[in-house]
Amino acid sequence: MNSIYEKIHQQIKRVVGDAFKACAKNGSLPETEIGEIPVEVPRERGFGDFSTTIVMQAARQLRMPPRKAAEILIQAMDLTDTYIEKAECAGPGFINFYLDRNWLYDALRLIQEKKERYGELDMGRNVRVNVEFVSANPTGPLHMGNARGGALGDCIASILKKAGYDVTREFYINDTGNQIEKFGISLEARYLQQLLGEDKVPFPEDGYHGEDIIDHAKAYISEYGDALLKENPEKRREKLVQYALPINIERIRKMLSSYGIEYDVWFSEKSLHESGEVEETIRFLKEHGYTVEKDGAIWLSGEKLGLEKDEVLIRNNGVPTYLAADIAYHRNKFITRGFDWCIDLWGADHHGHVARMKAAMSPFGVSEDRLEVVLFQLVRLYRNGEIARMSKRTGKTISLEDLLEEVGRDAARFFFNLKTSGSHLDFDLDLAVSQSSENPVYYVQYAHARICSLIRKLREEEGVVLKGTDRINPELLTRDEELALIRKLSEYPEEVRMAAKTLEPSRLTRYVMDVAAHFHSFYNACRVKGEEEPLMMARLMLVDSTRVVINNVLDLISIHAPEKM
RNA sequence: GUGCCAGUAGCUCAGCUGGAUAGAGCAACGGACUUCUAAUCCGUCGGUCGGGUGUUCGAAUCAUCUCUGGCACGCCA
Repeated sequence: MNSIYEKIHQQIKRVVGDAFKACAKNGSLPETEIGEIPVEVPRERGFGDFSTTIVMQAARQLRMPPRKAAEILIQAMDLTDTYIEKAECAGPGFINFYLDRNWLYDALRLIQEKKERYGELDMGRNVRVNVEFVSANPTGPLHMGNARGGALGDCIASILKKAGYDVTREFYINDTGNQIEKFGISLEARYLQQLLGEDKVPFPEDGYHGEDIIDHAKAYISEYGDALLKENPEKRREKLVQYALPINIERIRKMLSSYGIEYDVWFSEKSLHESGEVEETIRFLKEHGYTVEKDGAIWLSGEKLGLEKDEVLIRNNGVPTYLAADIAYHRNKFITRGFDWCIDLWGADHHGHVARMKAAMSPFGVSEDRLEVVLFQLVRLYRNGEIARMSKRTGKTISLEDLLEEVGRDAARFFFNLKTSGSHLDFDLDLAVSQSSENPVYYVQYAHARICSLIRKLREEEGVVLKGTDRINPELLTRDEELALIRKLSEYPEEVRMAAKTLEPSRLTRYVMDVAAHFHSFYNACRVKGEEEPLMMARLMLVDSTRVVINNVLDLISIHAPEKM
């Protein structure tokens, strides 16, 4: 068992299901086809620990008022061998379940038993899932969009892994096509400017204007001199790209690594062209009638795939579009490599691409639900209460590097996972560095440090260490603050399940803030050190369990859990 | 013009496969350190869920209309 919730849900479903059967048998309720029995946690504590709305949902089939059906059902319930102490009908027809406290004490024992594995689930059943994220153009530094996508994608991957999926993290390298072309032209212009004088060579208006391009040109010259002056332009650009591209990719890899992200696969777009997979993919689409030809180009048929319009796959100059390569890429993921499920993280400005991409998979027998696109809204940075666009230090657009330098990896990752991906994110730079209670990162980390300090002090000053679970009486924990904290800790596996289901890591950052809050309340209300041994030990068990949970969540989202602050 | 996303407390946001009296943090105000970390806690204040209509036992949640903001509609990626 991984979750006490799972166990309780099973108990309630069994009890309710059996009661329905018994009532149908003795005729007190009509025989009905009841579906999944919903189990929820009531909003108000006074309504018990768990509840179900099943009779309200089945009211029509039961042909009687929900409250009446609920009463009959409750009479027929057999509560032996469950945590359920009593069931009551309330409100318009809720059935509320009141549990005996043993479920909370068992939850605590479960945490101690599982420790760092507490929260692991098997809902993924080893389904192979590919999570592709960031995939930034390797033509320049990483920006805020990449930063949010990176934090989100990495955490989604971690959550799915925790939930039992077989996860591959992947970076798609756009190492060919128009952007690379432009990269080459920009490098060439800077190269020539360095050697011939800036005013002698015009810089293309739509080129990459960043300093890094000039740095590449300078570095190339100091290493290889001016030999490319005599080379023909095409060859010259190729050489420069060959030089600068691997450097940029390596920089991206290092940057993301220092951000806490390690990929399993770096997949080259160029390789899709070289292996003939792009060509093969288009041929397949053509042969199966998914393309049309017009204006000298080959188009993906919108009509055939239920899309608004046709999309160019091969331009009239014979060069495949990004879409063509992207279709080949996803075909490679699903067909060649056999992933069951693919998750792409895109900035919200790419939303128009979603329907196309999903539809384009159907000719290959890949159903739409196997491709999940998580769109995230863009980020606005705030400093001094105003929108910040420029880096303090360089005066240029703020890069991921600048952000990590200013606020650090922990704050960056935490803040980017604070809001649901679909909502706009205002990133307050001042708040992220402030060491105060308003800063949620510090709030959570402080709770962890406080716990570690408490445990350390007990050990060093009193020689007290946590005993084995079988020698502790968690039943001594009866105060509201203690029970509320245990209840919160017991929710963790359920939070992982929901985060995996909704692909929303923000659930976990909010959850861990909640855990910290409950701990701080407990800490202010109860003492550990100085209490009678049995109670002290029970509380130590609770405190250590809190440490385990906070540590597990922070570890899951790759944020440092300090032992001292 | 068409489509997608968003609109919930002064601010930033949860809640959205319909459920009980709509939540949290911050801000504001009032309290709590001779004690295991006050980077903390406790309390008070705060709402026409953008607006209208509909669906039904019940709507922040679903449908529809409308207003506002962001984005997308390239032989760009």
